[in-house]
Formats: sequence, structure tokens, C-alpha cells
Amino acid sequence: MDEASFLAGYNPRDYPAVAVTVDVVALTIRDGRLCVLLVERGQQPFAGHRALPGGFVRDETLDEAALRELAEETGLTPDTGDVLDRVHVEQLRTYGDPGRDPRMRIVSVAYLAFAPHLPEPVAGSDAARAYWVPVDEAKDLAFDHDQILADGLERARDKLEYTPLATAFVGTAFTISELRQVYAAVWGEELHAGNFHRKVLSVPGFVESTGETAARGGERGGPRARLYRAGDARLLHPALLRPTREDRIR
Amino acid sequence: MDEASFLAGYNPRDYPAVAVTVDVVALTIRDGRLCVLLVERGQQPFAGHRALPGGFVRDETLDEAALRELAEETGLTPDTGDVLDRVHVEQLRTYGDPGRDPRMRIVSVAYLAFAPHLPEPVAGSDAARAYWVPVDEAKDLAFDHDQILADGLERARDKLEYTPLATAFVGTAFTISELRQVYAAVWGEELHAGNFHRKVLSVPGFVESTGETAARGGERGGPRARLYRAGDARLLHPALLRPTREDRIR
DNA sequence: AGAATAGTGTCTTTGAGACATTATTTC
DNA sequence: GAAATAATGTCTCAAAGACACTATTCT
Repeated sequence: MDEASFLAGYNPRDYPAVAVTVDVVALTIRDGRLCVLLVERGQQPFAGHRALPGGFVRDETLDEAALRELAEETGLTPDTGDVLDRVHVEQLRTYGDPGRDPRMRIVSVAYLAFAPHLPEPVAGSDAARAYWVPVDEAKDLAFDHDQILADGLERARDKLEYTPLATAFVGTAFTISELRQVYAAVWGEELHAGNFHRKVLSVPGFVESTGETAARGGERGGPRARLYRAGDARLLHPALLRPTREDRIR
Repeated sequence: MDEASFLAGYNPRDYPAVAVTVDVVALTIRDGRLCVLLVERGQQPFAGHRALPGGFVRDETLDEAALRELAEETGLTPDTGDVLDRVHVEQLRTYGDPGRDPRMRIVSVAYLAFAPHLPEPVAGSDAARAYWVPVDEAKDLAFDHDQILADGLERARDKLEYTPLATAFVGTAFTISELRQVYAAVWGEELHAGNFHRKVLSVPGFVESTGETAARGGERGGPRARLYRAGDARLLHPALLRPTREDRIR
């Protein structure tokens, strides 16, 4: 390639025809269950199947594309509400097997999004056919989205151990009990309340007290819990390791 | 899009013009130092700068593209030697900021490769300008490759803690001391020999004895060490955590 | 009153790490 | 012989987890 062709950029015949999309695994907790945002596909291929929200990358960064797709599918716009400001978005991994889309070569950069509590997608908008589904009921998705979802869940479960990710699922002020329910929902197993409580408070920078107390006690009784907000730690040290299960080790 | 246009695939005007490449962060240990494979760029942009090996994705999976690029740049071909069979390849993350390549929108899927000891790239081949560079001397790389390398190193350092990755840097039979030198090279700090030894042997499935003993003792004296091979564990439990440094926590 | 929950105390076991020690080998 | 290294032993401290217990609030 000489100087002239450099200035002109690549020649389209120099590289294979590929399209790049983003797909978003958006997770939230509703009624104590971990849920993922899915859309109903109206067109071929996989018409009638459910899929992860996503679309072509435009003139924007990949992160911006993911946040934009999430906003469009949930019916939220960056200017109408600051709800989206509190959504945690991170890249998951990229899926590009030839044939994963029957129409053409599509390379999809998958993203994970964690939200405290997004409203139900508004009917009448672009998001008319989007809704939250408990992750254990999200099966038979279009394309390779079953795999993407599985990878996203594994990543989320891992990150709960080493990072304060769980605070992304609760409000700005929360009780230790609420935090524990996040862990229980994502990991799919109950945690010992007393040990969890002491453990969370012992990790520097995980949570800090607001000085406030919850307005009322638990639904079925119990004292009013103290309120906390997220601390400034980026990694939990020591980590909150999952209950050891030998079958996860090999 | 109706059924006819589905059968015809996407129309090129429906999606932005993008090219997809793979870039490979290939790591090995030479003379006790962690090294990365770099190529000298002969053309604009960044002519004369060093860069990570990479190229356009062809009609292949992304993993295959990464392994193919690595083979081409090192001058090894999958059929000439089984050396490449022992290379660990895994996806790192994807870089796609507009403007990261001045010529056009390029989305690059970065890969990590771990090799025990690849030969010096052969002159006269495509790999004529490729060579191994200690990672702390790999600076001012082309494009955003400084960032990609930094991300790759961070990933490698993390994976040493929780996985048997270190065994990918040594031969099929190795001593505990060799394994410790891998950790020291990647983490950039010495480890206590006695504690490391006991720790490695205490992790189920990390290493298993071959029953053999090294042909001779250390270079400057000492008994002949026992030989081990990689075990069947996929995760280390308990993990080999890095020496705690407070500045890594927040 | 009865039940559920928040928060704390205590004990045991495991593991990390500092340090010491012995045996073996090279120069 | 001197120095380095492999491998193991010992001790201390931190942390995980099981369990118990008290105080508070809801129905």
C-alpha cells in the first residue's frame, strides 16, 4: 500500500465484508429473582423467538453503542431520566463464528449491564416487545444468545466475589439484608445472614453507613435495619467467596 | 426487511462500513523475563513503530484467526510443528473506538496467547520483522496497542492467581522452582521459595508428580529437584493470591 | 403472643506468611 | 569448603463458617 492509498483509506476489496453489532445482557433483580431483558423478534431469522437486545454499531464507541441500545429497548432516553446514569455497563466478550447469523458474517460485541431497578419497558415505544424474564426461564433464544447469556451470568457471578458489583443492583441507600438478597439471587443459593452481615462490614470500602435507619422492619417482623451506601473500593479485599462446591473446581 | 431481503442477506447500505481484525498479545518467558511478540511496521500509519501482530479476520472463527496470525508471524505453521498445539489462546477484549485507526473504522478483537518457549521468528519468512521484547521495554506501540498490552498483562497476572495458567509457560515436565520463576516473572516480584513450594503442592490438581528427578541441581548448587506435570484442575482452590498490596485494592 | 429479622458473640478449622532447619548439590 | 537450593517444620495471625444468642419489630 503506497502513500496515496493510505490517505484514501483501505480499499473495500482489501477486507472481507463484515458487520459489527452489540448485544446487551441487561440484568436486574425483580421480586428477588435475577432477570434479563429480552426482546421478541418480529422478523426472520428466528421470528417469534426471544433475543438479547442489540443492533449495529454506528459512529460511536462500542460502550456508547451498548448504552444506546439499552436505552432504546427500555424506552429510556439519556436526557429524560438519569436512571441510565446509574446503570453499570461493561464489555463481556465478542462472538464471531461464521454462520452465527445465517444472512452474513456478523461479529457481535456482547455487553453486560447491571441495573438497580429499571421500569417495565413502555408499550408504544420501540421497546414495545421488550420485557424482563427470570434468567432460568430465558431459554431457546435466537442466534447464539443462549451462550452469550450463559457467559454473562458466569461473569456476573464471578464479579460479585471480587468487586462491589452487588451495589449496582440496589438503590443508593440499602440495607445489608437487601445486599444479601442480591447475592442470593445471582448465586442462586441462600447465605447465612449473620456471617454475611459481619463479613460485608469487615471489607474496607465496600459499604459505608449513612447514619440512617430503614423506615420500618422486615415484612414479617424484625428490627429496623441500618442503611448503607456504596463505598469507594473497586475490589473487595478480602473477597466474598461463594460457598465452596467441589464440582466448580475442575 | 421482508422475506426476500432476508434470503438475500443484508443490504450493504443497511450497515456501516467496518473491518474486523484480530491482534494478538503473545507472551512467553525468556531468560526469566516476561516477553511479548512485536512486529516492526513497514508502512503508514505508524511506519517504523512496533505493533502487536494481527490482521483481518477471514472466513474462520475469531479463535482460528488469532492462532493463524500467531503462526504466520512466528514463522511456525500448524503442520510443521506441534509447538503451536501447546499454545494457549484466549480472547482478551475488543477495541473499537472510532479513530483508533486513522484510515477507517476498525474493530479489533484482541487475543492473549501463552507459550512455553517459541523459537525466535525465522528471518526470510513473513515474520522477518517479528521478535520477542521484554514487556517493560514494549512502549510507544502503534495504534492503541499500549492499552491492549496493558490489559493483556493485567489479565495474565489475574489468571495466574485462579488458574493453572503458569503451567502453560513451562515444559511438560517442570520443577516447582521453574513454576515459581514464572510467577515471579509475570508478577514482577520474588516469592518466598519455601511457602510457594508447600502451597503449590497443597492445591488439588494443580501439579502431579512424574516420579522423576531433574538431571542436575541448580546452576549454583543445591539438590536435584523433583519433576511435576500439569494436573487436571481448571481452577486453583484455594487460589495463589498475589502478595497483598494496598494500592491495588481501590 | 408468636414469629421473623438485625446484629453480635464465640468457637473451630483452614490457610497465608514469616522464619527456621536439614539435606543435597555445584563450584 | 563455601554457597546455593530443595524440601519440610513450626509458629502466628487472619479469615471463613457453624452456631448461639439478644433485641427489636411486624402480624
